Amino acid sequence: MAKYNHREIENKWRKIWKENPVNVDDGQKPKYYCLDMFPYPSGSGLHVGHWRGYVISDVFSRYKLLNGYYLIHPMGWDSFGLPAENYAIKMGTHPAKTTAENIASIKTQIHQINALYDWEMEFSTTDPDFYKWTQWIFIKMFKEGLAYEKEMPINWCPSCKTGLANEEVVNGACERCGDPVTKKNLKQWMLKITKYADRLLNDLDKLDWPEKVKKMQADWIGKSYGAEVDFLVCEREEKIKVFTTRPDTLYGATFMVLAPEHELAALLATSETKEAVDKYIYESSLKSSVDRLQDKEKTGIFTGSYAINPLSGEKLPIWLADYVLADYGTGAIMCVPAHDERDFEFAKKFDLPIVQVIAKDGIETPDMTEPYCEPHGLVINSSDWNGMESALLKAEAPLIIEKRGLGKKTTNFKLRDWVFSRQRYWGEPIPIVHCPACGCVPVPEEELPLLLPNVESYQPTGTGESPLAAITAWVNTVCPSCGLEAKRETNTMPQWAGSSWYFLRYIDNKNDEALVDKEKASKYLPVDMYIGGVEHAVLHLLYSRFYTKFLFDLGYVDFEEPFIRLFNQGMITGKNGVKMSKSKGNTVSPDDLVRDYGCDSLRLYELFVGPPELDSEWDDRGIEGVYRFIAKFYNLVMENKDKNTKPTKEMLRIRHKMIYDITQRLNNFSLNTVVSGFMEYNNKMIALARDGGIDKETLITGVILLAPFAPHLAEELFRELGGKESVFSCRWPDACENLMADDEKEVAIQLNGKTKKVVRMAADLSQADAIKLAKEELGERLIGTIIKEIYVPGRIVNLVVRD
RNA sequence: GCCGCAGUGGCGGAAUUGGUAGACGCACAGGACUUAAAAUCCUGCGGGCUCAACACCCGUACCGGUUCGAUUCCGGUCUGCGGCACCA
Repeated sequence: MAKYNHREIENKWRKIWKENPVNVDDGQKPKYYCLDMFPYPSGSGLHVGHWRGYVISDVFSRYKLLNGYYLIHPMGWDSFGLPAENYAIKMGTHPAKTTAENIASIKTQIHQINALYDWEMEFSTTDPDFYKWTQWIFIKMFKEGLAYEKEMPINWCPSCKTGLANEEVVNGACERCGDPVTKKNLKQWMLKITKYADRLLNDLDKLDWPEKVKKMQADWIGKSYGAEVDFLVCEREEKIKVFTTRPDTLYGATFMVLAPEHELAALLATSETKEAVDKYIYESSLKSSVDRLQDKEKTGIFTGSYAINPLSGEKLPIWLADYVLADYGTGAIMCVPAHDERDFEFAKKFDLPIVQVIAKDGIETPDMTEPYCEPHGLVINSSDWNGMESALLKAEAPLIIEKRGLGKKTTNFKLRDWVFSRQRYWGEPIPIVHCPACGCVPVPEEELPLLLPNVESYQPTGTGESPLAAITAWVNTVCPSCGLEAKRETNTMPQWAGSSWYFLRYIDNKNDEALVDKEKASKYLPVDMYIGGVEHAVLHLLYSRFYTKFLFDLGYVDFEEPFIRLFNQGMITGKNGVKMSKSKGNTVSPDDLVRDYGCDSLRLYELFVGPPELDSEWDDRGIEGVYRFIAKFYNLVMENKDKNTKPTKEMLRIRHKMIYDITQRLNNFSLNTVVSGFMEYNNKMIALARDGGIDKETLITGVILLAPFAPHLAEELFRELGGKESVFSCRWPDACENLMADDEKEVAIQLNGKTKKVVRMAADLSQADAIKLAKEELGERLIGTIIKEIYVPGRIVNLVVRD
């Protein structure tokens, strides 16, 4: 009999499927759009970690196919980005060339997985046909006032020599290279993502996403409720607005602090303090955000001016301190040292008064040695507010303040507008012309795409100008509006620009007239299942949601959320949980494993290593186990396919239980236990075959269930079992609960909750009979008086005994 | 500091709503087949006690609680990982 030969079987079906695709749109079937986060075509190729996500999505896709769906399962390339550009700087090779080569080699590797990708849908974000529409969206945003230019201090990565979005700064360092981020004053294109803050927050409820990711986005958006309160400056015209989430503590405000960048900061200095104040403002302007974060000790300086507490009328000294952030709230705060940790620390250091206004458990603390920050307790020292509950007052105070004309009820977000320009070469040119007469004028839509020109030097200038600025022939143009001489914008878009909407394009990737045909969009979109790593929780996934909402508002798509369901696969790591990377030399290439064990074995093993949502350490040795399973199953089918064994009750039971277990585990995304389940049922079937044979229908069922996981093997065996068409034209089998049920069950007999014996008994045995049986089984071991008898049919009998 | 997740054999990991802890696999050990090896098949495999078996005892990070019964629920502690980090 033929031995399992993975190479022969896999090559055979690879070829046949290519000629006879198994996933076709007949116009009748419902669609299912299952998408992988598209890869950046890096030069180091794929390792076994990359396989995991692709295998998970393909398994799920093929499962949907067997459930009667037409699958949309595309693949493309996120190919703008720094590595290709840095390589160009070093070697002088054009990034387009490097990118094309990398795509070709990664594609070869991806083909090894033999996932159901529809390569007709493929594109790269660097294709002019594609980035035409990336630019087009930018122009739409510009026209809607959502893209605007602003000069401000932005995050600057000195190593990448470009500005960064807030989302790209991780613990004060560049998300990409890890170098500390500094501030730089630059004129930048910004996207007004903050306009969508509320919707981005509220619509999280609609999504079938991991709670963790939703929470990360909610925290990033960071909505807080409170009041904006006006404080008048003594003997001057100015008002200082502050935002507070604790207006209930307003009577406890004993001083104020402004960020050094606040517009009034320098003005509030008196002739005596001016010199010191200017010095402080200058010094803090030199500090990087990292320095500012790392300063343990708070610094600050008194301006010499005072403000009036609008409720108590007390005079409050106004200070400057860099622990107050210029770009959150109003850049100024009222300080309640008794009930805020930072204010407390500051007050202690500079010897400012501390007034308690909330008494924990209603008891006033004589000398506060630490602040009390919980909004629960009795309001004290607060005139007409005395005696109220803090939590209630916290909710009501904004309205009271608003009624008295001292401020207004308001909310605040941590989310900032998106810094959208990059001072680098390898990105989409921002399609704007700067005209001395008309200002910023968008490139006319019919002139798109605005092609990225070739440059001589890819080297970023580091001065805040893009390498494009050096190409005068490209930069110098005429204003599309008035025809006067004008200059092109030379910054490019960030890498996130293309990935923020690419999922819309797959289904209509050759459309020249529109970003996506409206009819097709409403038929095939949005994405039903999105699979990728958790590292994009706030970057790509937040940007994509923003873009989709924007396109919805303009009527180009009819849904507001791009990804209905999200699954984050865990990372595959090397030994001891170390991330796989070329530099650490711990990557494992799938190529050798495919050669030695086959694609099907590697697919199964990728799932078997551990729960798909958790990180797993890779250990090559384990693949032997799944290979053995495949070979054994192959032998089982080949030996029994022609025997015409009549199904027994036991065979039916195993068949239906197998359907039930595999389906349920698959639906729960418990893919590692699906594989162990196959092994278990395979062992059972082998035992059955030995004890008199196994029926063909049970074997066919096993083959269909295995098809999403080991498609080549399943197809081969399905044909061997007499299948005329592809196994993927079958329907996923249904489990019949009646046939699954076992007449007899193994029941544990316990004495005081401890198992003493395991006995087979009828599943529907009555309580009285079960107890009687248990007593007989225990025999002499049963000493003392039975005070309680517990019987869970099919599971346990427990006799509780006391001496 | 705050929030979230996790901790089970030598290893990866299983255990519907609390109901036989350690499925499945790896590694290891013994055996069969073979001149031999590989492959394959069979057996064993948490710890203690025991020559051995039965029995018994301990055991899901640690301490305590609820329960007839806890890996699962509750309270506290420790450790590891992830997110946020002066957001007023």
